[in-house]
Amino acid sequence: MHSDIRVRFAPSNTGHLHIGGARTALFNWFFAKHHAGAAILRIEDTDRQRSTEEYYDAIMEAFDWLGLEWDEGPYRQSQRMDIYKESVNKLLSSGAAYRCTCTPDQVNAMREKARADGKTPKYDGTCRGRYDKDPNVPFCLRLRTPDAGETIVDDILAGEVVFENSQLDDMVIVRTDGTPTYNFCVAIDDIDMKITHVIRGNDHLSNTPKQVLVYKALEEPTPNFAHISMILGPDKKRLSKRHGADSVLEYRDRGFLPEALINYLVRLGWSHGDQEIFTKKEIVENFSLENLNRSAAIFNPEKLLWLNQEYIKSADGDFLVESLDTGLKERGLLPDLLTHGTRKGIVNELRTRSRTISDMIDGARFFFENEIEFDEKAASKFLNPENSGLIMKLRDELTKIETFSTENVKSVFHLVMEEETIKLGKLAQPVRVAITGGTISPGIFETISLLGKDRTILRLNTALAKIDE
RNA sequence: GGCCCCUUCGUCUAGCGGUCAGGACACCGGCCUCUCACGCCGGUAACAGGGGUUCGAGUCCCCUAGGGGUCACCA
Repeated sequence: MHSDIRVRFAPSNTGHLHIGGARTALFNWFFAKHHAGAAILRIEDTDRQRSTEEYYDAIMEAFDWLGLEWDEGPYRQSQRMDIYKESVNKLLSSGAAYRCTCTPDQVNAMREKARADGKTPKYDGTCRGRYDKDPNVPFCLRLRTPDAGETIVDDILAGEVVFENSQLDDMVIVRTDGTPTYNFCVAIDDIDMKITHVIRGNDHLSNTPKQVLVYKALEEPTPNFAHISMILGPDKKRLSKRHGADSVLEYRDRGFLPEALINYLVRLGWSHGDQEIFTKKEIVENFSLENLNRSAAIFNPEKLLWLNQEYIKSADGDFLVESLDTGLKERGLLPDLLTHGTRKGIVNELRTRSRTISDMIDGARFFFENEIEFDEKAASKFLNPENSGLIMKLRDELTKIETFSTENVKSVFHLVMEEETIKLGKLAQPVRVAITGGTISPGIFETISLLGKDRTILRLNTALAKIDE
């Protein structure tokens, strides 16, 4: 099973892989996998000022975490200069490209004048017909754009999008410093890599006719285009650092599971009936560009949180224990204070109470702290002389238990409740505060049996002492 | 501003000429209950507006409005 379909995801390493880029990468990846084609990663690092190795590494780390493996690449544009040069020579000899000695200032002046005259601001083609160029004057290379006619982009999602050539500029394909520009490299790379489907953000649609012109000038067939909708922030503005264009790695650090992020991101714009939760396999099986929504989607953190919890609820226990362990260590706590089995019990209690892994670790802290911190409000409400008799009685009864199981702990509670003729709530809350420091925790029997006999007794005594203060 | 794209509950979406316009998140009730959750049951809530086409329009066409994108020797 293998097809000729080839797609690429082409981020620039001028920043982290943010969720918008990740979503585009995912659509490419799933499209390739669905068709048993090839998914290619290409780093667009021709911006020498802003591209960094740190970002390059961070992007690779993000894909590693997401579990996306690429069939080819990462290719680096910075290492492909020979390929661009070859195409430049072709265009130069065919006359499709020409030398331009106009300075940026001159070009800006042209644009401003055109704008003032109410026309499309563009380069006026001054250097198109000049062949008497002084080789000592610095120059850039421009691509000759037809003055009339139209360039049509046949988009899988948007249909045929028509651009008037008169709207298009003679774009620079090689800068004065000799480096090729983005819109040029993209086309050359996509040709060279035999890309069959260019799936990318809607923000590139307006750039596409420029690239199509490069294909035409080189007499190469154009690939299929699919310009997908973008993700907007809660204010309907383009996602930016201000509102949630966070890097993928930040979601990892905040305790999200990669499967949940992937599921959420893919469902933003793509759907399969009423289904909300998908395994990677299910997405691969069902993914198609036709089911992509054409309108922009607003990023909803609440739903991501819900999905994340769904994944935590059904996550493998050992995986959660592992996550717990690393989280505890990061916070300077020792997981080994409790056995692996006990920790597994803890995560099983916490999984229905945690929207993120970070929540889970916060909820587990008190099990591992030698001195718990008391929530003042809770302490003053429940740790008072009125309750000390109850706590003492419970402590004495717990001390008698040999097998500290949930069932046995429960029996002790019921014994005390009967003797004192009180409801469980009356007893559970003070005890909860005594052993956890607060009013929120898993069930009290489970919590106590998981905490263990010695530590429970110790904490009850500590609480008793606190009451006496 | 020119050009391009988009428009179903607050949000993500189903719908592909005839539906009581469905699901999910969030929200609001209720049940469960030792706290917090989970779970279960129920509820509020949408076809941007206006013209056509059609026996019939959320679905097709046009206009308006709104939102977004793009106009570099950045990517």
